[in-house]
Amino acid sequence: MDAAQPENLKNAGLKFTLPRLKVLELFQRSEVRHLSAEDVYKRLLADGETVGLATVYRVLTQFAQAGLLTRHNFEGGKSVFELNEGSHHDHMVCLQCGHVEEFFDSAIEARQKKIATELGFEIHDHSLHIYADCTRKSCPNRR
Amino acid sequence: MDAAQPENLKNAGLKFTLPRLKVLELFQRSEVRHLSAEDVYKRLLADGETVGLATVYRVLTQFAQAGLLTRHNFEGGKSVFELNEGSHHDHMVCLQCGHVEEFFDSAIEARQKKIATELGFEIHDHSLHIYADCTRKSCPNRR
DNA sequence: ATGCAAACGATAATCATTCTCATTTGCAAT
DNA sequence: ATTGCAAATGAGAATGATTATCGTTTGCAT
Ligand SMILES: [Zn+2]
Ligand SMILES: [Zn+2]
Ligand SMILES: [Zn+2]
Ligand SMILES: [Zn+2]
Repeated sequence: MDAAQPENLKNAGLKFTLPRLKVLELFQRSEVRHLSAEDVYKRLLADGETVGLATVYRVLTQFAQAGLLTRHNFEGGKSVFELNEGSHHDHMVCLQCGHVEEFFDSAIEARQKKIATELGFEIHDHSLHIYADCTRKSCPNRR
Repeated sequence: MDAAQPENLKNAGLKFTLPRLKVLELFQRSEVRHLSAEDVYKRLLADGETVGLATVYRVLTQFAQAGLLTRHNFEGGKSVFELNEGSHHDHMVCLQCGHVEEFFDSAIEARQKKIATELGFEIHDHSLHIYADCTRKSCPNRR
């Protein structure tokens, strides 16, 4: 069943439009989970779609607010987005090739809650990014 | 003993210049640990110093590379810097007032190393930012 | 005191992102 | 199917942070 139906958008409180559909479809079929606005824009153009860059930025922001996507700010100054499939995870990013590995550790999550409570904070959100060198064959990891 | 001496810069492999001295001094006497380039620039101007904004950016980047400062990228799109006093810590940032609380948790640090090893990565660096609401009297925390 | 590479300051340029506004479109009521 | 209108779009201008350029100044070794 193709998930990029008008219902997805309606359920998120957004009305159906072509640009929104195209962006959602792109994330659903992309092999690379984490895409920047520029990535999305270029891929849509490459697919022969005609969207404006401003629209891509708008749609990504709306999707993130609606909970369809999650926004991340890795090092490098640009935001990346990924499909929100309900389960929180953190990220390990290869500094050599940009490869992103996702992980979840309940011990870390629990410690964060405990620390926030002790300091008198109420957690809204957190980001844990580990920057490292990966060992994939395709990685230009010279060392 | 005043730490902002030529030795500090020389030891870091940087030669002594007035702008560098002024920036280093500023961090050493600032009550607020985390400052952006704009913060530093404005404070120096307010002190009657004449530095260029470009120089502030250059010096901050050099200091971070030399290990005198640490750079952080909190949400909000601008980098902040703090004196590197040798001990790593992570940050909890209040979304209401911007107050930053520092913390260190060896359990979290240990889990990160373990996870990286399991995934075949070699950690260079990491950032853990917890975004929350604080409970300080001075915080405009309406809820 | 001299010489020169390094650093500086002013400003232009760049990059990601947001804003503006005239035009188009989804969609609900005819 | 037609109409009406608010919402959405696209092209391009504007913004904000950061970096690059370049002529001038300066730290520092000779
Ligand atoms: Zn890699
Ligand atoms: Zn992810
Ligand atoms: Zn606060
Ligand atoms: Zn800190």
